This record gives sequence, structure tokens and C-alpha cells, in this order.
Amino acid sequence: MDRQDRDGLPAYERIKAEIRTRIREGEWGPGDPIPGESELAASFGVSRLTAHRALRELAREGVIERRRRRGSRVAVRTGRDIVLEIPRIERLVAELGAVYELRLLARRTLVPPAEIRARLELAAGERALHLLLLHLADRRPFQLEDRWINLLAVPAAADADFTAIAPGSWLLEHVPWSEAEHVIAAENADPATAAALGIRPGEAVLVIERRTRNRNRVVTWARFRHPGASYRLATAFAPRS
Amino acid sequence: MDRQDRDGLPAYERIKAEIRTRIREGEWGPGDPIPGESELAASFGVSRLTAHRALRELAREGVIERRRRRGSRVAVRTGRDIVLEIPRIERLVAELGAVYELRLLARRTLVPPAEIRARLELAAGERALHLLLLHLADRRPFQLEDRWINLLAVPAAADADFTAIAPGSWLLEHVPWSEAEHVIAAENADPATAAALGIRPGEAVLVIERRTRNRNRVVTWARFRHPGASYRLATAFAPRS
DNA sequence: CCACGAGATTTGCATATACATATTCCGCTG
DNA sequence: CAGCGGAATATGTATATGCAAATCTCGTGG
Repeated sequence: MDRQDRDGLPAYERIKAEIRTRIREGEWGPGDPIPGESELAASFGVSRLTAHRALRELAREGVIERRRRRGSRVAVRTGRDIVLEIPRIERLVAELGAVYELRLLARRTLVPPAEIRARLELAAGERALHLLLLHLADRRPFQLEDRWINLLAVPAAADADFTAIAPGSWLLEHVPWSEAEHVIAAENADPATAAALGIRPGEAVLVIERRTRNRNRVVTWARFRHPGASYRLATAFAPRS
Repeated sequence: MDRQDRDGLPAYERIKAEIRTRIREGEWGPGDPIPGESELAASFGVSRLTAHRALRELAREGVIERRRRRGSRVAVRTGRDIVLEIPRIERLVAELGAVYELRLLARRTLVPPAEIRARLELAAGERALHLLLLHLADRRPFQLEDRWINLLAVPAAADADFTAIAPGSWLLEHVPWSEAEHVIAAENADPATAAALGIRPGEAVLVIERRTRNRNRVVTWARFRHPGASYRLATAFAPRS
């Protein structure tokens, strides 16, 4: 691009990498001040805007904190939350090296019971799509999915073929933007769940509930159950702001 | 700032908001092309660089996809993962409206058993700090924490007072940067765990394991156990790239 | 001695301009 | 008509410059 892109990296990326290295190596500890935009610009031989971009992006990534007049300093990460990524079910199974299968156990459009109606934030008497599915890994039960879909938010779901694609994947591809709330818990399998998952009643089951919103409407609510003994949800995270 | 910051927002933020709104309202669906930098610059009355910044940030946030010559389009979110935030234990308890307490059950520096040594990626014969803690919410057992800390990575941990601050929080404040892997599972409580958590043996327990790295070294490995019946880890997410 | 206001400093936003780079499109050639 | 090469186009990076906003410091007046 310009004089010195010896690493093939843009100048602002080289500055970011340099600062990150010094923080990682402990040269600059949490709370320590780091050079300002003008100083960095001079020492790297770039314009202030380029140094500004490097610092701005580091700030957005949560690596540093910036305030006018006060300058930039290494972020103190108190209160930082841990972030956990849950892959989609097909990928999860694929990463185990197992063959993924989907079985649609039930599909009905009906007026949901009061408890579900509240979770979907639906008007009284409004109908919703209810699905019961079993996800298999190498022909063994892997996840039992109990899902309700708000047809007012996603009318196209009424015509989707959920024997071919998991509702979670279908929704990800058809709903433009969303937020979700999660509940994670453990419970002892009741007889019905035990039968569906092929375990003994009372065995520990990992339960994940997810409610997804779009445009202030609840799109879907789902409860996933995994045999606790055989299943482990392993993920990686990077700390973020 | 300039001519028109009627919302108090910078120009690039107003452009981002406008684009996000059109996507959310469905005017532009997944995969649809959106106006280019020059076009946006003209229609908003800003320079191309300002429009560029708006689009660049939206791309980084995963809202749109950009390619040279091809232009920008609304992201198709297939393969997108779900992200889940786990708050720190103190905040988790505080959000339940309960009083948080910490009880240090055991603290020893010793050569870890082989299984733990492998998890910490420690050399043979190397010593590590082992902690056993009980976290209480309103005087009731909330979480049992079994933690090992690599003293080579965090020597200062040897002198920390873990009766006053939870190891997780202490580490967040003293280790400059880190990544982690998680395992989530459900299991039936063994007698020892049941006794510590005040539940009956066999009851479902939510298990979370976390291994944290820094500078390619394992900093700490911990296993958390929650009474499954009483505890629900509720979190929210926003989809990201 | 404290309060208040005037710099000084640092980050934040925006412009105009220039050139680099990736990729598509189109037309030329065989 | 297939394949190749160059033009066109949109994004990507960088410069120099100017002003805005936040906030710390210091000096002055009551």
C-alpha cells in the first residue's frame, strides 16, 4: 500500500499487533497508559488517522480503554463476561465425526397452552406451529427438540419441510435478524423424555431453552434435551466487551 | 460536528442505523445488494470515507457482506453460531436478588494427579494450586468450584486471598488476556457432590468445565457444579460473525 | 482557600484527495 | 464459441487538514 507493508499487513494492523503483543507479553499491564495517537503516528511513521484507527479498533475489541484528554490505557477487565459459542446442531454432530440424522416426531398447528402462549407473547386464541424432533448422531439419540414457532412472525414456516432441514437452521436462513435469551439447566429425565432419548428415567439430562426475537416479536421458543452422560457441549470463547 | 447531526449521533452512526432499520423492516432481505459507498455518500450528503466507515463497521458486525467490485449486500446468516454470555458468579447471584457468599473449603499446593496434569499441560512433578470453594446464594449452596491454577503462569495466585474474592474474578483482574474452552454437561450427583451441594445423591447437576489459556499456556482449569433443579443459567445473546 | 473560568491536551468526527487491489464484465482473438 | 486480457468498478488503505468535544490543569478573583 505504502512505504512499509513488509508483513503484507496494513499499517493500522501492524500497529494493533504491536500493541497487543506488548500487552500479552506483560510489558503494559492492565490500567497502564499506552502512547497516544500522535506519539504512535510519529513512532510508526504514519498519519494520526492511521494510528487513530488502530486504537479505535482495539478499544472496540475491548483491549484498551480510551477517554478524551485522559488518553488510552490497557483495559482492566473487571466485570468482563465470558462468551460461549454454541454451534448449530448439524455442525456439532459433524465435529464429533458422527453421522447426523433428523426425525420429525410430530407436527401440528394449534392454539398453544397458556404457558407456551406467554413465552411466545401471543394473543389469546392465536395458533402456533408445534414441532417435536429427534436429532441422531450415529443412529443414537443426541437431542430431543420441542419447538414452537410464531406463525405471525414467520408465516413461511407453515410450508417448510422440517424432515429435511432442522428448524433451527431453517430459521437462521429465513429470519433476517434476531436476538435470543437462553436458559441452561440440568434435570432428571421423566419417563417420556427417557423413552425418547433411550435412557433410564432419572438419568441426568442437559436442558437448553432458547427464545428468539425479531422486530420485538418472539419468533420461536424451543427446549432442547440432551442425554447428560453421553453428551458434552464443548466450545471456545474469546473475551469481549 | 458538521451540518446535520440532528440526532446527536455522528453521521456514520446515522447511516448504520438507517441501513439496519431497512434490513430489520425487511425492505432489504438476506443476500440483497445495498447501495455502494459513493451512492450512500451522495444520498446522505457525506464524504465517501464516512459512508465507508459505516459499511465497514456493519460488515465487521456481521450485518452485511462486502466484496470488491461486487459491492455490499445483506449478510446471509447461514452457519452463524449462537453466542451465549456467562456472567461472573457474583453478578449472577446478584441478578437473582440473592446475597452472595464465598466459602473456601480447601486450599493446597501439590503435584496434581495425572489427569489434571494433562489438562494443565504441566511438566511431570510440577506443582499447582488446588482450590475447593462453595458459592452461596442466600446461604444456600449455589455452585461448587473445583479449581486448579498453574502457578508458573500466575505466580501471584500463591499469595491471593481467595476467602475474599472468587478465583474467577481474581484471575480476570490479574491475567491480562485469555481464551478459554468450555464443556457443558449434566450428571447425576455422586454422594460427595450431593453432600456439598445439599441435595440428594442422583439428583441432576449442571456441570461446566472451563480451561483458560494465556500466551499458549494453560492458566487454570476449573469444574463448576450447580444443583440442576434450583439453578438456571439465563443469558442473552446477539448474533455475531 | 475555594470556586470558576481559560487554556491545553487528547480523542473523535469529517472532508478532500490519491492510489492500491480485487473482481467482474466485455470485447478481442484464435 | 472458448479463452484470455484489459477496462471498469467498488472496496481498502493512507495522507494532510480542520474543527468539535471532553476533561485535566492551572491561575485568578472573590
